[in-house]
Amino acid sequence: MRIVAAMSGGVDSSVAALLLREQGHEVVGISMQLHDQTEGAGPSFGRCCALDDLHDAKAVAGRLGIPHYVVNLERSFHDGVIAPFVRDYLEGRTPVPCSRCNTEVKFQSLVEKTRALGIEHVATGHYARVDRDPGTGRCRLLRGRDAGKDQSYFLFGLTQDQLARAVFPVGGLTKAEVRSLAAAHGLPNADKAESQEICFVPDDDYAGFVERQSAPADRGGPIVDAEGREVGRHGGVHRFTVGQRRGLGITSARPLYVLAVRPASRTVVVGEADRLEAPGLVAREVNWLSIDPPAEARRAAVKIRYRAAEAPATLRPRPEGGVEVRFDAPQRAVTPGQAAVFYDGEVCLGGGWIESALA
RNA sequence: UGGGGCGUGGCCAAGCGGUAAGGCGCGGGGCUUUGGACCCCGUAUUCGAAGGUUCGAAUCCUUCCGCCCCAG
Repeated sequence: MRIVAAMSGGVDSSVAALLLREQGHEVVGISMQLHDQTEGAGPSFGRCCALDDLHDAKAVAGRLGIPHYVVNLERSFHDGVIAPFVRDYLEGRTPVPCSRCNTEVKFQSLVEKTRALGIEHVATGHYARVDRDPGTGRCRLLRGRDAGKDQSYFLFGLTQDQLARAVFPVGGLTKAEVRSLAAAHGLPNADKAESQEICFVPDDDYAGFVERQSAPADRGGPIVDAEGREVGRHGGVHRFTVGQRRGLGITSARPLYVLAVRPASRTVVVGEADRLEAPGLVAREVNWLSIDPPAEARRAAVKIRYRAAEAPATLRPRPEGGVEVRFDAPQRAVTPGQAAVFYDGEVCLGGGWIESALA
């Protein structure tokens, strides 16, 4: 089978390409040009498409003896990832750009591009697996076998069609196995560090990024406590996220956290840790990936952010759309804009975007 | 110059006779394909100054210095 291997220059996608090659597939390595990093002219480059990463990807492709191309998907990345990212922050939400990048860019635009080459399958280095429901024949998204690296959270938004075209060669491996494979095959990036920051905000100054990407404006507003008393001022709601502790600039006897962000009045609400607990949430744009949309309430384990422990909960479809999630035990810092992803054992059922926390 | 209150690390602040909590901030480390989240470690030999009482004081006494409030 002919398969496009999306190659970031990192170990995971490199080993993914390696495995496909060993399985006898015809592999075409493709790196995506996603964002022009030269704007800052600084010494640091992001992870998505920095020159050294491109170099690594090309080197690995050479090592594997597969062709390697670079496709420019800046337009798609801007419209599908960066613009929503900026909008989310300005509207008081905390976005998950990696999720949108998967659905909008990797499994949408990239597939459209490579279809011209007659290739329908796209492989990535994600730690996730796909199988078929023995009953319905439907594709299901499963967690990666390495529980510590499972990345199904970022893939909840894929369509059934996209999932059918997706190949995750390292999904059945552990990170350690991936690294040792890379080393055993002499891949030049075998010891490369894990990526971390948002790839298009290499200096980690995402607030500055949001400001540069949007029209100049007075964004300041009040910081108030739970009773509505003003306790300070801030420079823009995009600088805050629910659960945030640092950077408030307010002194108090006990730690203060951001409880809510209200963009309409540019208000940031702060309070003590116990006020962060929420019994549930409302999710919108819910995507049922591995099962048909349930008509009745059902149980699931819910992750409300990538590195959160999943919480047992009851899901109820709402007549007006979306899903209401009620946790068995209150969860800390339910944050609008983050994804709520539903699991049943190994199966990622789907998920949606958190609209609000239940009181 | 009548009355009252207060001076603890860069900031907020607990302690009120037993040998300096905590938070913010800062520094370092960890985790990590999202989020200034989360997790560790570090950060005052010293409590406005000087004396005194005491086995022992930031805590009691005296004086001085500096703030704040109410009254002239």
